[in-house]
Amino acid sequence: MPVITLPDGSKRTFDHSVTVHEVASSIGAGLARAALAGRVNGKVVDTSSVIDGDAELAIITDKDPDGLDVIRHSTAHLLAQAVKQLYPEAQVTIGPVIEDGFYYDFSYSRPFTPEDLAQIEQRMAEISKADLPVKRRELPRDEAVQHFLGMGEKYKAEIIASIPAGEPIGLYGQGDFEDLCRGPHVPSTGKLKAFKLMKVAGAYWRGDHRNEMLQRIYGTAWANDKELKEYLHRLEEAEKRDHRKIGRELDLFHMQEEAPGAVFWHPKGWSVFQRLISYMREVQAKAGFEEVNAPEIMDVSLWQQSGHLEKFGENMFLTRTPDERLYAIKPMNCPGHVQIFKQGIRSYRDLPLRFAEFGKVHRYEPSGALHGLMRVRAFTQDDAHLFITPDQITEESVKVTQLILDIYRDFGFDDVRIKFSDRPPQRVGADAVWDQAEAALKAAAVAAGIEFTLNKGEGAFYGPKLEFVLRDAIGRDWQCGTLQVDLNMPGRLGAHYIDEAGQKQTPVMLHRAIFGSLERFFAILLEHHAGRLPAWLAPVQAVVMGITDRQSAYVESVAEGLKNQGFRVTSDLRNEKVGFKIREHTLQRVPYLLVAGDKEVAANLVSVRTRNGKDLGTMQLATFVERLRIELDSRGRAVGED
RNA sequence: GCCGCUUUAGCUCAGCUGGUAGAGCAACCGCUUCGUAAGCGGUAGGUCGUCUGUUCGAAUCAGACAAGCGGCACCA
Repeated sequence: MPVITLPDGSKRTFDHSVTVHEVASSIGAGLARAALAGRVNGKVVDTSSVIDGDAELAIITDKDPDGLDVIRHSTAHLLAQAVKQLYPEAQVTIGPVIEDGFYYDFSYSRPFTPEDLAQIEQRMAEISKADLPVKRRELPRDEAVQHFLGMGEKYKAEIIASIPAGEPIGLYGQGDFEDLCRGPHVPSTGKLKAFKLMKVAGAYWRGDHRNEMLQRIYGTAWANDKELKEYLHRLEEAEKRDHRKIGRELDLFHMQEEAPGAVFWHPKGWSVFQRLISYMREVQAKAGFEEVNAPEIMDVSLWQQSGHLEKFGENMFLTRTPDERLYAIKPMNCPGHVQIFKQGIRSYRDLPLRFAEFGKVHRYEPSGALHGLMRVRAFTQDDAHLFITPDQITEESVKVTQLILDIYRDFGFDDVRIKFSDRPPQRVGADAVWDQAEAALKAAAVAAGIEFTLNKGEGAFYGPKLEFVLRDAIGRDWQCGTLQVDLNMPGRLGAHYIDEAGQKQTPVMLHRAIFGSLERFFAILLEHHAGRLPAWLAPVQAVVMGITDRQSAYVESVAEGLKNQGFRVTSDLRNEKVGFKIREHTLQRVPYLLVAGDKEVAANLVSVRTRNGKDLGTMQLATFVERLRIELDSRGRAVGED
């Protein structure tokens, strides 16, 4: 006699076991048709699933986020079915749901082509149209292994064989296709209507680069065509923000074949880059950091001692000089900072010592990893190392965390999360010190008062770490800052201080970076703002232009006046229509466009327009200056351009 | 590094099955003096990523290499 409680609290009593579908039908035919799955006592199940006791039940439709997952998962099966029909020798492996869609990995003698994809998609549409019922059955594990081996599906058999023996194996069938699956799935293929295959790619079997490479097909699937279209539109919008495109359009930087993974900064890009540095200099100096600078090329012996050569050697650039000495180009700044720490005898009274460096490092990243400014081989870190006593870990960690969050806010990133990684199985250092270090970082994360997640066992071998992830304007997450406790390197490189009792002690070292890589942070800023860098960072803050050349002298004097007050301003005296100039400088993302015609000249005014197309009207130059100054001083928080 | 794709003018791209290249925008030169996202006309610009091969002949076909793009792996 199951009593079914629905989400609105209402109860329905049945005198026999019922399926989710039957309950939905008893509520209404429309709901029964829309039902994709059910949530029984919090667990998502098929609509065919039988309920034989009292239960809470929600009918899942495509309005429900779980419903979308079911659709995506089922579309992955649809893809596999289409592929098996068109390419019977292809072997199926796995097909999980991912953000915005799904993928399915196949083992096949050749890669799929875009033409194949079109054909597969066509076949998927046909199978969907046929509205094949999706049916679940179970087999004992060993039988399931034999079943798939018999079909020649060795990957499936391998997956099933790795499932514990006692568990029954769920199989989902639709028409001529059957796949191992935990489920749940939509009741029939006709529910899958809005999908698109996106791309093909290689992927290693079980994610291990030593294994065979499979053919992965990515797809996206949505509740309806409208959502699918919106998604495709979002992708296009994201493409427009691509920092590589913006970098070229705004003449900020370029890269070329002879220097893979390294940046040629153009004047405008470098101006922004320098501004990031001077900003950071200012705020970190206030926070007690002292800037240092260490050599970029040092003898390999130092890197042997630090352990980098052994652990990181494959990623290091080496250089042999005519005198046959082998040097390494620094991939990290820490050993250099330890050398500075080691000069002279340090007292506990000197601590904490906070050394910061805008250190240019070189890392030989795998060729396939390079990506615009996001992943390069030569980049600048806003790196710092704090040499402290174990007692100071908590206080310093809290301070660094606050500093990081304050800085992100200045750049318009308010949505920040923290990832906390604690001790890995393989590590150095005594457990008592790990306890202390982990507690300190946790305290810092808690004090920050923002969401943090624990990555169990993901810490570095030398210490636990916090990683700061910021979310950009279109919802993408970027890991930038990091705060790591290092219980290894100071000792390894022979750093000491003398404690209150006159005893030699090894300091604890904190590594911290806020931008992380300036190149990467620059790219994130460009994408976050879609190229419209806040005025305090913009390479050009305003362009002054006339309508005809009668105003040229006035335009020049306005531009000069602004420049003399420290603003970054240019004038545009070209013989072009004002509409043309407006368009061009708007595309160049110049925050303010000042126009002067005969009327403005006569009244000693400027007409101000923003790059967002807003007309701020005509005003005295001093009024504009005041407004801009407030905007720059507040980094855009007190006054915005629109 | 692995799989696939791509590489033609500053940019975006066209160039069918081999007969030594074309457009739009940008640039340059004129004309136009015009009120808030493209005024008109003209000129110039490329050893088709590099190397090797096939061929009477290669941007086009083949191979190697390089870089880039999308994934995978990597990100100490």
